Amino acid sequence: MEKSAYHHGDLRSALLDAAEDELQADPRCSLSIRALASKIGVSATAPHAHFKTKADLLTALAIRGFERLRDETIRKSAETADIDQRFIALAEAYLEFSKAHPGLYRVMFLTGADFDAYPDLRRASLESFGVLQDTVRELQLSAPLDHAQDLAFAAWAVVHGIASLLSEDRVSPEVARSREIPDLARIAARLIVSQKL
Amino acid sequence: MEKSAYHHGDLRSALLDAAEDELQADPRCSLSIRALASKIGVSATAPHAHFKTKADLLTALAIRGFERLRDETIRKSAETADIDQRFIALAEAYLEFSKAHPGLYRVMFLTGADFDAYPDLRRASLESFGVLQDTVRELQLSAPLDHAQDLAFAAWAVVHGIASLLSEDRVSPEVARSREIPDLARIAARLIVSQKL
DNA sequence: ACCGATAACTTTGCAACGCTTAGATTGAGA
DNA sequence: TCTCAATCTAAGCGTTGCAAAGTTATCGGT
Repeated sequence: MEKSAYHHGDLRSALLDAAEDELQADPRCSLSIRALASKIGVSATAPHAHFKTKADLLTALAIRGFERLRDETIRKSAETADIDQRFIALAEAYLEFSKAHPGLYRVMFLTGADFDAYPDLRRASLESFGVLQDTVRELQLSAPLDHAQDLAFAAWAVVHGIASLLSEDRVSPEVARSREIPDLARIAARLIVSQKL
Repeated sequence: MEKSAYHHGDLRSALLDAAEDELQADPRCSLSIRALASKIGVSATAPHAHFKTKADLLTALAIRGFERLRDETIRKSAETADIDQRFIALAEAYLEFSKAHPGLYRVMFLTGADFDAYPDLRRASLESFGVLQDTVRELQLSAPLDHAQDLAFAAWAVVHGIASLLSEDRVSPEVARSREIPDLARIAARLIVSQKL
């Protein structure tokens, strides 16, 4: 990878990694291209060869996040065969992701990036939603299809809502106290699964 | 109010108003203190007499938003006596607010402001949540209290989740298509209200 | 009515930022 | 080997948030 002192070799990945490190250290930090470059050891303007604008970098980071979220939800929900349990596992994976990577989660949903301007971002986002959608559809095989779509959207909304409010510490201490992820996932699941009948 | 050419008179309010205008024109815009000052007609650093940092200004703006959200949800839900309808009205008001003021809504939930650093912001936020909480508690009088709290949180999460995903255009066109606010509010309400039994 | 204290505002200036341009360095393919 | 495109550096522009020092108006006490 390290091809010379002049050419970094894989600056693009290094930038995304460094950005993720910084977000992990301070989830609310406003990433600075210059700071990332300095940390890596290249000049301040080197990143622009790989990302034309800062929005491009943030978008690439968000895409990475969505792909990881998709993979982790798939992996977690594949561990069990029972469809109800699989939905709960999905919710757990989503909540765990938002808790483990609050900075990245912020970038994924708060970049302000226009989906129309970044079709790849839209695709990555919809793919991670698709995992949830498929599971809910399976939960809901007997119901009319449009209702299933409503329910999939509602399921996403409730899980995303919980994750957002919690990861930003936006709830009162009494609500957040003693709320472990499995409990929260069960709260979400109870709303959705009870709709099966 | 206009006491002289030198002293603006009510620069603090003028800044918040100008910021809101800018957010209304471009919900994703990154507000600039200097731009606001220039628009109002004062020097670039005049705002610092009223807001020590930009975060202070954004926080004041967010507090304003939470107070308006609280007032509007109260007003809307007071229009009917039926408790189920009142919850639906609440959800509608929340969704309408996020749709009508997407920029302000962004600031309210994405400023990255630390609640610990801004207790007034926490208070304003919890007050607007309190409206929802009270209504759900009423919906839920017969159930054990802790379950009611879970449900109130779930209700907030689902409404907030829907509002966030929609106001940022984060859903596929097929999901978002022909989704009017009353429909969305009913989707949310169906999840919560059915839990009464 | 005067007059200091104080708040509000201007001017000046600094450091950091995103981004552009021009030029240097390198490695890969013809 | 030569060429060229990709990658990086260097220099610089405009904007930003913010601090410091000075100016102006307002207000409360005498």
